[in-house]
Amino acid sequence: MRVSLKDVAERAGVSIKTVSNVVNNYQHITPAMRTRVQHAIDELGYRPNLTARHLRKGRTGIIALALPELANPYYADLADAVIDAAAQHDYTVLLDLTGGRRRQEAQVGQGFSARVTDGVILSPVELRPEDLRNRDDDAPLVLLGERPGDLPYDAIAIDNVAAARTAVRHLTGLGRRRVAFLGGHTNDAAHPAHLRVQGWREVLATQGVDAPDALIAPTDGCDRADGAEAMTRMLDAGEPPDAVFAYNDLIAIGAMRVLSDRGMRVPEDMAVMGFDDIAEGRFGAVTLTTIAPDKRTIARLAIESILTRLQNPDRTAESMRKGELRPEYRLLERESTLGRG
Amino acid sequence: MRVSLKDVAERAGVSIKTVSNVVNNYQHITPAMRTRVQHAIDELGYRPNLTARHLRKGRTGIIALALPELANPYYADLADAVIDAAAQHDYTVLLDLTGGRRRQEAQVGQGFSARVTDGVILSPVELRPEDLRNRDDDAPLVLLGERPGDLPYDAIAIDNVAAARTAVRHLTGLGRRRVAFLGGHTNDAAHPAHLRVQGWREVLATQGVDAPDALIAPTDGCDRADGAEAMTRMLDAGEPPDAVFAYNDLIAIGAMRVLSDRGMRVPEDMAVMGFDDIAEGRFGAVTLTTIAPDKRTIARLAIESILTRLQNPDRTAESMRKGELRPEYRLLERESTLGRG
DNA sequence: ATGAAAGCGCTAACAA
DNA sequence: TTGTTAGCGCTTTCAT
Repeated sequence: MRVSLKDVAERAGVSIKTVSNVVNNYQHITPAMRTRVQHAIDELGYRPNLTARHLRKGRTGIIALALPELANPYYADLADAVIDAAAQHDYTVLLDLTGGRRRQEAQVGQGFSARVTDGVILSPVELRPEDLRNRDDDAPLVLLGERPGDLPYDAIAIDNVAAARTAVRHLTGLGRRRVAFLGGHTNDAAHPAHLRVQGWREVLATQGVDAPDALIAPTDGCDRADGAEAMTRMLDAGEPPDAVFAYNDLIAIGAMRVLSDRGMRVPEDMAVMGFDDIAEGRFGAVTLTTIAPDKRTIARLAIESILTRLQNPDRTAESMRKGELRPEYRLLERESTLGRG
Repeated sequence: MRVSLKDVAERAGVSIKTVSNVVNNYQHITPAMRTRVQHAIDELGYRPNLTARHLRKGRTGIIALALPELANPYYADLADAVIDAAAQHDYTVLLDLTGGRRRQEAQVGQGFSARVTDGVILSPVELRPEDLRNRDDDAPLVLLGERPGDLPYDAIAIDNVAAARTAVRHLTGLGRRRVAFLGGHTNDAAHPAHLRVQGWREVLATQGVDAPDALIAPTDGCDRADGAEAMTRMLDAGEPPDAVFAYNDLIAIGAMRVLSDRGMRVPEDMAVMGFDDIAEGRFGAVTLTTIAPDKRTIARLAIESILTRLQNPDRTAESMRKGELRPEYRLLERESTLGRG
């Protein structure tokens, strides 16, 4: 049977309170008393019941992290970083996988797992603003990625438009004139792909380079297979591009596989850029140039946002809203865009 | 402020119990009463406090999953599968990252997060039997991977020796005579690498092929960089192998990068096999032949083991121990070992 | 410095 | 069918 504070108290011949004091390392306990109680604790093998403690304190020490999937290493990295950042504040992380499905995301956003977690970090894909409207506001919510609509929650995302501009400028700087955009639900205005397409368009417009829709190959998913499929489609359409800016690294990797199958050289025949900086891009036959969002900062900001709100429960969410938090990103130049090709 | 059962009860002018009944969908409630209570619930925006429920029921609905890291896609896949399997039984998963460090693993094994979780799934790397000796036995523990020593816990792992034999036989079947083993802490008898080396040794012995220690390149870690480093070391040592069996896919991928750098063709000059079947192996310039453990079954068995123990709290752990559970594995033949080379 | 007692929000006996 | 009551194990005033 489980041993509780009461058991220890009886054993040590003291009150519950005293045992609690020892367990929680309070001041003002005589050393003699401390050792006596500690003795009883050890003998009985007492371990505090965290659930009870949580009930009493109103905090659980758990933060929910809802990600679309772990199959994309970007999210795995993010999870890693969040767990790390949470641990720094003695928090553990409950991981929820939404599959990028709106229903699931809405559930998490509404606080499905509420009351077990002190806060929720949600990385939405299909979530819509109205899904968060009448949210039970108890546990702070932070969005990872673009905020869908103007909602009173912190959203942590790099500047996708600017990052895309950086990427495309890098490509045109190589002398490439037909820069394609590969992947992403490019017609969904809320999806990051849309913002990256925007950056892509802006740079090409500035430089007087054509940016016809034929140079965009949207995809359903964002996986390697989707990239391969999109690349194939684009090559078969005739008038192939001389550079590809992929929505993310996985798509870029899928595309590169197709290029290699067709005997096209990267970067000579086709420069390729990705987005996310997953480790896989650093070890392929051709290493992948990419935009690297600062994942650790993203994670840190998310945790901090939640803890700040937790510490100021009196102030309304609106009043402390920082709004969009913009972590840094860097362009990492690798073989897939090397030299002038 | 939070609204509790009591608040709803007052509002509806009924007892707490009745509200509880409605919330829990009990039988024997008049429809009239049900709607009346439901009304109050909706008006007040009541949501049950799960912590309190857990305290009362002695169950939290949370299972801890402790993995070394998420950077290795094998573990990411595993996490994915476990979260899925848990969800099927209305359980959520608390994810703990141990970094493969013994101290951390021991903490988890001892039930560090105990009392918040109903059970613990631990994938140990450096854990030693004594770390689990005087375990607080409250929450069931399942080991993912080989069991370190003969402990009274279920351990779920494929037959690593047999799988390695399958792999090496595939390689020798290609006519390769110098089959190297790459990676893993091969001198730690408890580490899976040791078992795979054993399988490797057995096959080579049977076939009268040399298996000198020079054909083993141990590594510290199990990452792509470790694979690259090990491959380099082996090539530089002279008398290069004509086939490589890597401890895992990441090491194989690192090795292939080095081979490509040196102008060696895979599989013509060097056949390469991995282990784990991570998605990355299906999209490289040369797709990777590998051993694919049945991850979904591993996950399912882990969850089932915990639930079974939870449902029979009276029976001792020892009496219901299934011991080693052995999920299936398959050899997936891809380009890296194609034809006879 | 230590003890007594109330109560966090819920469920489960038992009563009515 | 619904209400009353007693805890689950802990922290926290308030006494002492």
